[in-house]
Amino acid sequence: MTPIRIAVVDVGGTVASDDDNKQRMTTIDEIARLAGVSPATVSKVLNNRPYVSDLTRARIERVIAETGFVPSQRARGLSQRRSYILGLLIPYTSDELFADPHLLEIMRGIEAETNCHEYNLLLSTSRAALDAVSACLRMLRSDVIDGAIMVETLDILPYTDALSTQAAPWVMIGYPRQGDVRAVHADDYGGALLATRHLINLGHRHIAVITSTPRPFALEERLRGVRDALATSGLPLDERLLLTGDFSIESGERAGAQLLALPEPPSAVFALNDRMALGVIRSALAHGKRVPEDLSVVGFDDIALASLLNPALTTVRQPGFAMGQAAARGFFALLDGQPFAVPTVIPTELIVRGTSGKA
Amino acid sequence: MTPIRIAVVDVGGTVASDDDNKQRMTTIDEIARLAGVSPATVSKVLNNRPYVSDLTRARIERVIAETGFVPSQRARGLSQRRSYILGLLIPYTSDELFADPHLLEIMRGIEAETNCHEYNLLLSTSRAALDAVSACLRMLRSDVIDGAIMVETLDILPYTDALSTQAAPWVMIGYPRQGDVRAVHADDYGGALLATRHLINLGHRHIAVITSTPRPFALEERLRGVRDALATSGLPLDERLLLTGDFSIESGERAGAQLLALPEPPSAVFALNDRMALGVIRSALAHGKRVPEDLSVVGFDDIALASLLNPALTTVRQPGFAMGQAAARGFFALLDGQPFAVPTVIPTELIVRGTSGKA
DNA sequence: TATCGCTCGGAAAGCGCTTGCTTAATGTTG
DNA sequence: CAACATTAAGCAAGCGCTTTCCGAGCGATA
Repeated sequence: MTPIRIAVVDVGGTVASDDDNKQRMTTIDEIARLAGVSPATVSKVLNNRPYVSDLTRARIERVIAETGFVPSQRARGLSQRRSYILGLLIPYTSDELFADPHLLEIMRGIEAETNCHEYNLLLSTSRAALDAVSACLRMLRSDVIDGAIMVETLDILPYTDALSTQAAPWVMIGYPRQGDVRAVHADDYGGALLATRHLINLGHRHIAVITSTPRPFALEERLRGVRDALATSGLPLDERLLLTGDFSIESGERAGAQLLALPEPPSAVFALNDRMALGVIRSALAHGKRVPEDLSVVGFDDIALASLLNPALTTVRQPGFAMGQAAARGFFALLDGQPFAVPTVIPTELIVRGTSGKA
Repeated sequence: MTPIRIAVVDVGGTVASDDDNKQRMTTIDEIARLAGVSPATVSKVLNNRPYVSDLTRARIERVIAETGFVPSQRARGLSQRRSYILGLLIPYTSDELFADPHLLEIMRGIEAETNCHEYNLLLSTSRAALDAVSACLRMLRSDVIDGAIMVETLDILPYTDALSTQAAPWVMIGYPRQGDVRAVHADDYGGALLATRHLINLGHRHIAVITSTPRPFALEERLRGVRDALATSGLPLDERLLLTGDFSIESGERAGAQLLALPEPPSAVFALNDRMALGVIRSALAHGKRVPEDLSVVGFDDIALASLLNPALTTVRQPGFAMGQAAARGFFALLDGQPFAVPTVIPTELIVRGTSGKA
């Protein structure tokens, strides 16, 4: 039964070879024919349903194995209303995503959990933040995915409503700023509290903070932690020592340079993410300052790089993997109609290394 | 026609609410009804086909906009035989993938290109390498994806045949060790040649090399480059200075320690990837050696971290982004029935920084 | 006026699976 | 032995789109 290759030459000049008719070689009907049963029975075998005799089942399974038949997910999805695909919505450009080790850790956690559930991960990034969310909405509506996990953005609020009207389950990684949104986030407040106290305990009184603008809610929480820790020690945050960056190393470098140029430079800097902390260290070194002797630096995230530097970075560990995993677990629970019973606040932890020292 | 919400309480105690019937709210038939036309006409509008009057088209478009209707990709895929999903097969565990900046760069390149083509990226990692490939085969057969890009592994050979029998296009990132496999890879040989010559020119005569085992073909090529460069200078590779790691920083550290314990330690080390090079540097520092004064170190890949260290790493830049992008471009060309006309060998480049110095 | 070529719109047959319902053949009970 | 339950298998109607084909309408051409 070797297929004969025929190249049909059209008058117009286009050539239609059998490359074009990408039809499935085997369908469930073909299997049914080969096994001498009806497609319905084959379907029962494929889905491990009862009411098929052992004999028939064995025969069908043999045919399936021999032909290497795999049922079409498209067709199956159409009648089962499931695609077995989980959408991962990252409302950043791919550049931003891949430059952010913390996001990648979250993604790793989700991917690991997805692997355990016979689900596939569809990655969706975007150019503009809003585009991504509406793209996700389109995906949900268009049945491409069975649900989504999305990373919180500043501009997500107008969309959470729309998302919530969808029947498909979805989970946010971030803060539930609204009603019944399922969300998982780190204990940003607690982490910042610990880090700030750490610096205070080391005798620092001039503590600079580098945040970002506009601030995602997580950074808002970290800043609140800083303020509370300082206030408890009677040290209000000096607003001149509150600078903003954009999460990148370069922005940390700029902020560092700015701080060192101050008439009364701080003795410690708490950068609200690790990459900016690295930038601060670079600028300090460039200005001939020693870390931590002349300047203590603390970061937030604990990216892999933090422990590789010399001296290694003191930072607040934010377990991205666990966050991603928890979000994915929650998602699958919702998908199975079960309650969203996962830890929604993931603890953070202060990791004291080499970049923080006595004032 | 408001649906009436009925909660049916089963004797068994389970509650079936209308949460369960996740049916689409809007279908093409609904739109057709609202616009007073047939579904066929709506389909023409959705697919931007001719033979619909401007008036009718406008009316249908208005209804679509008002209802926020998005056609079901499942159904569309079934009849169009397209899923608009590209499978990315990474035959590594997610741990390995996310620990490898070079792989992530490749992924970024693919993702960037995918975004330009209205395609979605389905990520597929695995536990065992072979599993991944057969999983990919299943995906192709099951119509989940329209084709795939996969990263070469050692064990891929037995599968390339199977993949090639599939009608769906696929592209490999790695070396085409066989017939008509479409592949994209870096100029590993040339890069290694340059790096080795660089060390020789600096006066090094005792050059150690850290490879991995088992060796992917790319590393085979790099090693060949090293051998040729050394041979040209009449310096055969001292096999005692050829160590193996597993790509990780830790393995580089172990290899470094081993080299430094040698009676005649090398004056330079060429690690065939950056992470192992970083490990060598760490172990050198731990042994009280200075880099590059006491030991020159050169890596391969040019991961982001390489330029951040102090001193920054001398390395061979392997443009992962460009490789991923080229592979994806080739893939889309094949998908459109066009020839695979992309550069298949991506040039590498020696980046001289601070970790290599005079012998 | 008869013929042609074109546009516009719809009927209906898929795409490849699942599933509710039906029927026939068993086994089980009083 | 009649009445019933249970198993085994199949028919056929979907799932929500696309697409081929067909016919109606209409102006242009002969």
